[in-house]
Amino acid sequence: MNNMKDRVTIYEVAKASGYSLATVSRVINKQSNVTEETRKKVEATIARLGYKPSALAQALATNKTTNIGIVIPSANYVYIANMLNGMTEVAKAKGYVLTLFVTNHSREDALSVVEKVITSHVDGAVIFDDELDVEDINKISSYQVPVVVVNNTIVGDKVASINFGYEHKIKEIIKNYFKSGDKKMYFLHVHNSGRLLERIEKAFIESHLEEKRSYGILSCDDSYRQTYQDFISFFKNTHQGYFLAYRDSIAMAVTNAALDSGLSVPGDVEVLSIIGTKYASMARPQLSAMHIDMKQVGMKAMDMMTDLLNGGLDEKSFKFESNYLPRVSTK
Amino acid sequence: MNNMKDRVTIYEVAKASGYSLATVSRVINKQSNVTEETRKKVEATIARLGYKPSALAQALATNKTTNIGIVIPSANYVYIANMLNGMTEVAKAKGYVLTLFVTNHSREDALSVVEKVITSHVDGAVIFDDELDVEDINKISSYQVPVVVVNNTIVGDKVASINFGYEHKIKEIIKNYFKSGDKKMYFLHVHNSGRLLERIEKAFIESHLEEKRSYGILSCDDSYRQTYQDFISFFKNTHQGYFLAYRDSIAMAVTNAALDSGLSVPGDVEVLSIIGTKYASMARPQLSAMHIDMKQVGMKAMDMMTDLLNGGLDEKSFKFESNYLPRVSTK
DNA sequence: TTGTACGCGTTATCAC
DNA sequence: GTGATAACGCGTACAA
Repeated sequence: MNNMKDRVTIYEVAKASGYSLATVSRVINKQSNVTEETRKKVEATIARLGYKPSALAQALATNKTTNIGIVIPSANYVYIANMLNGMTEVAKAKGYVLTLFVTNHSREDALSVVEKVITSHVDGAVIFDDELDVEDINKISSYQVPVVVVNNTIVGDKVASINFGYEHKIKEIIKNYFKSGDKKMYFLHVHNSGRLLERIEKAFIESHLEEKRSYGILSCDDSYRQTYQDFISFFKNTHQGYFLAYRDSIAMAVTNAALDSGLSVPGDVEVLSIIGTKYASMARPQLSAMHIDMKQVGMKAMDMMTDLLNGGLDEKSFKFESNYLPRVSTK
Repeated sequence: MNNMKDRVTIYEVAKASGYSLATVSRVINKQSNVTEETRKKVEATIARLGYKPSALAQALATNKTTNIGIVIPSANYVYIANMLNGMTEVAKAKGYVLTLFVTNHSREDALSVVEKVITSHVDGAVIFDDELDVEDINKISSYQVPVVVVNNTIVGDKVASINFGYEHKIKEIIKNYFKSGDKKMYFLHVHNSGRLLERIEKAFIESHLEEKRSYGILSCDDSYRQTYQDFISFFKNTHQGYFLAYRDSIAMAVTNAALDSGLSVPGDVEVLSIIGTKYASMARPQLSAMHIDMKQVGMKAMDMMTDLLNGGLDEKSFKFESNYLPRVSTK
């Protein structure tokens, strides 16, 4: 393989093989109207010159990048990594490549991400980021970019959505707890962690209001370490409670802080992880959790995306119901 | 925002504003040689028409996509997600976007990934995937794509590398353990999990050979659940040992299996996680672990990448030394 | 300061 | 079956 020479173009292949651009292009795209002999020859010079087509030029000519944009707040959460995993799997199977756009929970970045998604000319965009609102989605969509939105219910001509069934299930869990449970329930409110958590918090509050029970809302940080420290302090004065935590790591911060404060789980302190991952069952004590298989979500999202691109998506809305997996951290 | 109309091009902006392509192009690229007045006018019609430049056409014209390819075996590991997080952060700051190429530990996929990285015309590629060997890297590099390789030592004109210092440290840990430790050491061998683990395994073996100690190599699966089951069986016959595990989840499989088998940690069973993440300190008992901050690695990799792109990378090789963080799972 | 014309690497529509 | 040639949307010398 020769170093330090410019990339060879289709034009050079044409000249070197003695055929025209058109013919070379035909063999590249495996079209039929070309003699077996010329095909062989052209392929030979392609190999000899080490020619690789430019996806850029192809995309410009065909108006198709085989590229799908993924909008997420961060790649750093386990459940998002799981989803990413599912998406890359079916994307690869269907010949697409994924481009990452991360907003980092910032509205400012979200704005620039919207711009970039449009300018980058991706064939479609999968959005799992509450920082983008309906208007942002519509804006992207208005630029002929098909969209699949995760954790949202908006649909349209070229926009489909996947949403999560949490509220109903969580109300069920809470009201069931009222029957035999003896502890006050606390909801761990994490600032700016999205509409899903907001909806769940609302369901939490409603459940208590409906049964005229008192409850607590605890503001906490989105990091394990800080939340752990906060609960070490918290447990100095309060010695029991049932805590609903957003993610496994937040839930583990509570159980660990409880244990390290000499409290028992689930005797004194009960904890439920709302977005459970495999770590919920790996933690000790094992975390009771709600669960949606995010890899499946990612796969479904990409399936919907490719269907959208092929013009054949009938069900533009799909719902994943959460499971309740009672384990050790609750009674 | 109008729906269902074709994307407006620079040509239409030119016509609508009464200026030429060139002028419009200049205001888009914020060049100086344009009157404030015409700038205003052009920007007005750009806004009015909702024009967005095509990154594709720009890339074709300038020979610069602002796009960096990331090659990884999977997005599903925590330490890779951490690295991704670091990379997206500096990429965004420097105006780049990341596109993902995943090999899924398959040589076949690795081959097609090499092709795709080349054809996709990314400005550069960061590779953290042992499925790609030196020849693959050289091939990519020969197509004028600057490369930063993580977990490798190869360097070249346009290829830099980041490598990890594990072997020395692990030998130190092992030999130190020989002084007071009383258990036989086992290395958990995971099939096809890369050269880093292979090197560490080699260091493990060498340490024992040098001191004429016996050791064990245990083949295990790369999943928590399977490894947990395997160790439940294992601990029926064997009741103690010092286990070196690749990742936190594998290490947790061992500690959990030990505990659930009635063994004590670290009394009967000691465990060291080689690639520790934050989960090592969240697990109970807390895992002793080796640690490299993968977010920092990702940031450094992107820094090196952008330096490479700007032609000014002096240090083409960088080494991250691992830390040893003794916690509860070892004495 | 502004406009003209060409190039970037392909695909696709024609002819032949 | 094969070959000119015009798009695709933009950047940029060069000229005006």
